[in-house]
Amino acid sequence: MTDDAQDEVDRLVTAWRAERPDLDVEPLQVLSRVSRLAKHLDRARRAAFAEHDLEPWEFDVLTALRRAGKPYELSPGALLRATLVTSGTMTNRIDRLAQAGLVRRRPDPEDRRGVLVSLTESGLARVDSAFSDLLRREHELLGSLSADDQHALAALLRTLLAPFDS
Amino acid sequence: MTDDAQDEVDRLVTAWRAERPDLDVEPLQVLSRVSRLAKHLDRARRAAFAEHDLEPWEFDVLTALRRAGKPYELSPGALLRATLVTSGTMTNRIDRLAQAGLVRRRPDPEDRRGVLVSLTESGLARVDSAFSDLLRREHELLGSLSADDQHALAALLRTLLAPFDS
DNA sequence: GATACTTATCTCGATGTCAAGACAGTACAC
DNA sequence: GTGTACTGTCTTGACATCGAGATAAGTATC
Repeated sequence: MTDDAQDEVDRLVTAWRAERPDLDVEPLQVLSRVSRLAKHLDRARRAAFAEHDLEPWEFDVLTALRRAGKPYELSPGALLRATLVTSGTMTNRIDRLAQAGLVRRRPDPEDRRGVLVSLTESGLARVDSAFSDLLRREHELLGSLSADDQHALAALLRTLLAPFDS
Repeated sequence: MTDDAQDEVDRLVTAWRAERPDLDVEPLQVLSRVSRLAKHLDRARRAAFAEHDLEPWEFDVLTALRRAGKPYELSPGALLRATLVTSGTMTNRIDRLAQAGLVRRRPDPEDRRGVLVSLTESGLARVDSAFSDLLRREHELLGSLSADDQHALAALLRTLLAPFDS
């Protein structure tokens, strides 16, 4: 361990080694960092969106619609698969986004059980400006890594993620 | 791009490139994967703890106490710094853990504003069995990476995390 | 030793999420 | 075409979290 850079997780691992020398706590080196980093990213995103009067959950839904391309329309089912939330949550989110005038709902003409949700003009404008702002900030966050490092990191994470996306 | 392995984030990045060719969406390759992986890990942890009748938030608090070593006692303030939650949340968590008989509260003899929270026998037993179970599962999750890859990944994540832990 | 500042914990109200289940519509088998 | 299983969305109640502020005790300054 020639590293001088000690982070919170290093301290955590050291503490576990002292308390439970019988266990192999190596997995924490990766997985605790993933969880902690995600928590910090959430907060950073929250701050970034505040300037655009958007909550992270609103952004999640709007970007899914934006990514779909014209006419920026998806079913609630497609949206909940894209955002990893439950159906009850998605109903609630769509309700509030519609009330805020960022999306609109219409019955699916092909399936009378179904609904289609689409971006309004105002929703499109909001998500576009918030997204470029977010990318700017995320770019800064990654500033400490070279392009090669970023690619390496992305590849390793992809491998870990693979079994979940199946 | 010689990879054949496409995950959800690759698809997401491809969609963005088609919709917003003017933006550099590379940061998503890393940061979206971190967020998504964290979400999946949360679910996996939830499943692991269910067998021990523990919620993830209970586990978080109990492990912080366990790591502290005998007598497994910390202040609410130390606990909230360890778990990245607000003080209101921590008060609520301690209340419920105390009610469940997993921790106990006592006034800090050195500081009359303060409180000290410690593991009960039952709390210690629960956290120890849940933790070794969790490590077993996390070890499996990391099975797709060599030891070298795991070290490389941990080092890259440490770099990203550094600015937050300051 | 009085005043202002800081620290530690708790209270309260609002909110977003989930799980379970209700309900309507569709698809398939026979 | 009737019954059965499945799908897509919404409803409901419980719950963990947050943010803001209340309270109380310690610390520093004069």
